[in-house]
Amino acid sequence: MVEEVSNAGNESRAQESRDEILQAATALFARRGFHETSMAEVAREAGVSKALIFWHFKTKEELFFAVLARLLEPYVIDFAEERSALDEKTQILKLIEAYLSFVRDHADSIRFFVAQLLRSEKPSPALNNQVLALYEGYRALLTDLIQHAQDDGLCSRRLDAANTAAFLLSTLNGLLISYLFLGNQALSLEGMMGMLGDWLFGGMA
Amino acid sequence: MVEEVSNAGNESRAQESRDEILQAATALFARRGFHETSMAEVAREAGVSKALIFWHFKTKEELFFAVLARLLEPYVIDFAEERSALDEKTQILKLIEAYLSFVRDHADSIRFFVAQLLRSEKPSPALNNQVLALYEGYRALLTDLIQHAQDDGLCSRRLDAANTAAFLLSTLNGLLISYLFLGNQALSLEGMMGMLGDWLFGGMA
DNA sequence: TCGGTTATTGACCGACTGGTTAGGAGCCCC
DNA sequence: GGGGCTCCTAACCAGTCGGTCAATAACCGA
Repeated sequence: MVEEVSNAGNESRAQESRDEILQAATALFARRGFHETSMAEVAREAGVSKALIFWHFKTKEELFFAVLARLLEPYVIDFAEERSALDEKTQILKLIEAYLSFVRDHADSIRFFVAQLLRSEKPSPALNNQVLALYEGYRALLTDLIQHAQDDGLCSRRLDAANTAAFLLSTLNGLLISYLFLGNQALSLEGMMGMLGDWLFGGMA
Repeated sequence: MVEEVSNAGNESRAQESRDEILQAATALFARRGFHETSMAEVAREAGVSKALIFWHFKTKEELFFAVLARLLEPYVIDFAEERSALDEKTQILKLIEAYLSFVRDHADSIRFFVAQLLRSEKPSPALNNQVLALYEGYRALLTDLIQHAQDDGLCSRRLDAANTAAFLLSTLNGLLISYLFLGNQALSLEGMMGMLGDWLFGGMA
């Protein structure tokens, strides 16, 4: 009902132009922001007419949310699949590492996305709920992992698993925005990651 | 520290109107965002003519940065004065607490401020440097406090003071934006603060 | 009282923007 | 070959907004 990516090899012409518009809009929004980017610019960048954009997306806002939704995609993981044969400690560390390298690789898009999410107005409830659901997924996964790690004696029992998971996520978000502000020379993601691991598993293993 | 509604002494008429404009703009920007707020609205809200705003501020952007700078003010503390007779552990905890209650009290303004700071374009170098300087100030203060706490055996030596300070600040930022997203019912600032303290001073005292 | 600087305004304008519309290719099925 | 979709466009429109300007009120020193 939403995305027919499956139309491999023979994407309908419309789908193609839609993608190009989305791509152009993503780049321009990220570079210049929502309001500073006019539909005419998006059209030019995408190599189509302005009216075509309005054929694909009823309003500028609709385009905006389509862009945001697209930006969100890479975050989505199959939580079930994530359960591997590795021990929990390693899984957690890998998760953290994956998050941080994702941050490093997509800093600009993320910066834009977070900024938009933080806006007082705008962020549609739908998108917000999507983000919340994602957050909850990660939190549940982490809670579970931490609990198992504790059961296996890999991690101190002193910490409450659920709270620890929330705290860990919050900390990762902190690293994210600190990184967005300061860049890597002022704030070493690796170093911070080390501290995180130390905190979680310190004195163990 | 800033508000002084009570026209203390003899603020020039211009200063008065300037303040009212700034106040109106701050509220509107925070509520509706920069682009959604027109100068006419600001003028109406402030009870002055639009032209007067342009007499005070050459452009809308100038008004914008004035608002941002004002928003930053409460963050600024006298770092020297902060050194009290309290032991370092207490000082650190108080600092954390102060930060978090500040977050709670000014969530809307902070949300707006952070969102603006995160924008790809715009954030003037001047403002950015101000923020960076502030960050450095806090970091230096914390580093120092942690070091002393370690010397006094209040805090584990396992942690490097400078890194710990950076990490602590980053974590606080994480709590900040997590709070902005989730609100207090999903994320207890107090609980998180407890975990922070536990991490810093766990096993001690 | 006067003259000049400071503070303030209503009226105006040009530029631009989101969105519309009427129409025209290309294509498929009958 | 013609009706009827999908896809796409140039031209246009209505409204808004940042910014200007000429005029003027309020204040202040002389």
